[in-house]
Amino acid sequence: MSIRALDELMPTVNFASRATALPGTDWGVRLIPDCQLVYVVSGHAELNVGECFYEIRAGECVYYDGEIPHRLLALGTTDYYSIHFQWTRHSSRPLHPGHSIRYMEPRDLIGKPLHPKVEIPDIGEFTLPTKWSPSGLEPIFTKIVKEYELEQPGYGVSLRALMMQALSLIFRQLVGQRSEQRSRSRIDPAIQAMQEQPGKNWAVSELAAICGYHPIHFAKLFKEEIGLLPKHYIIGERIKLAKRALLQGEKVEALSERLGFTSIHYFSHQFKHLTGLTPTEFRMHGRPPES
DNA sequence: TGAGTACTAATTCAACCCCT
DNA sequence: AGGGGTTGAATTAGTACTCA
Repeated sequence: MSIRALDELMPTVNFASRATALPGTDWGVRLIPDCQLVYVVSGHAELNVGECFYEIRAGECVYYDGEIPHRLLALGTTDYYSIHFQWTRHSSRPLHPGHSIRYMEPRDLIGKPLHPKVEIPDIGEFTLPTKWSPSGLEPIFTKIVKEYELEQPGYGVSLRALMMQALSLIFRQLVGQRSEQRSRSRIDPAIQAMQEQPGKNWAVSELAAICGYHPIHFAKLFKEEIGLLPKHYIIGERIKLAKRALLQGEKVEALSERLGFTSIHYFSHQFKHLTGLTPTEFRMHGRPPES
């Protein structure tokens, strides 16, 4: 599944509803032309995505797309939100998926769900699971449904903004979950040491020693848990501090020294590599307009 | 988890630019 | 001319990969 950058997404809502399904209501087996989020407010449903099976209870949300056939079945009276959307489409005008849905046979339920990957700036890569328990999503879905039904002027753009808000909330919660897991992880002592002394020019071997691992093994663990190489993480953290200090007017030379860069040349080099701007350019762009 | 090897990216250095 | 900052090339350290 392709990786999308969160800040480059242009989601389009194709359909949104809140409805109540009676026991036995069956959607499928089918292939949809876009992606779908189903959030169960109350009741009980089950979902097959290819060969995989999920039970969905109140407060749970599922995601699937048109890559793999699925089947959704309400087991009890089920109150739910359904949002059809596309991750990125130039036009924000909804394109009702109904006409392009392909119905299939139960024997076509093969394959496994493909999980979309989203790159969150400065944080890393995140995979959207098929099922999870979100919080705070319902009010946004309510607004999406209302906006979709009223079709007031500019509703496509409003839907896009609300969908972006929903996706940001979903990924923000995934980020939170990951940091909770990380706080109990095997590389936690190294992360803590770097946060305590961000200005220190940490060597990978030093960080590995803190955690009691061989440097190569440590680098591998680090990449698995954080999604970045230790060196990249260290530089990224120092550049974050540098941005703040530059906007406060600190001189580039003093800053590079304080943050443990071996030279102003290297600092400038790294800063431009990560931000696309030289430190001086960044300071100029970040400064509020003079009045 | 460690060692060896090939490759990549980080770091350094020197030359350069821009502004005062 | 000198200070502050940027850029490109060469050198060195770190990483990925594979195997034990």
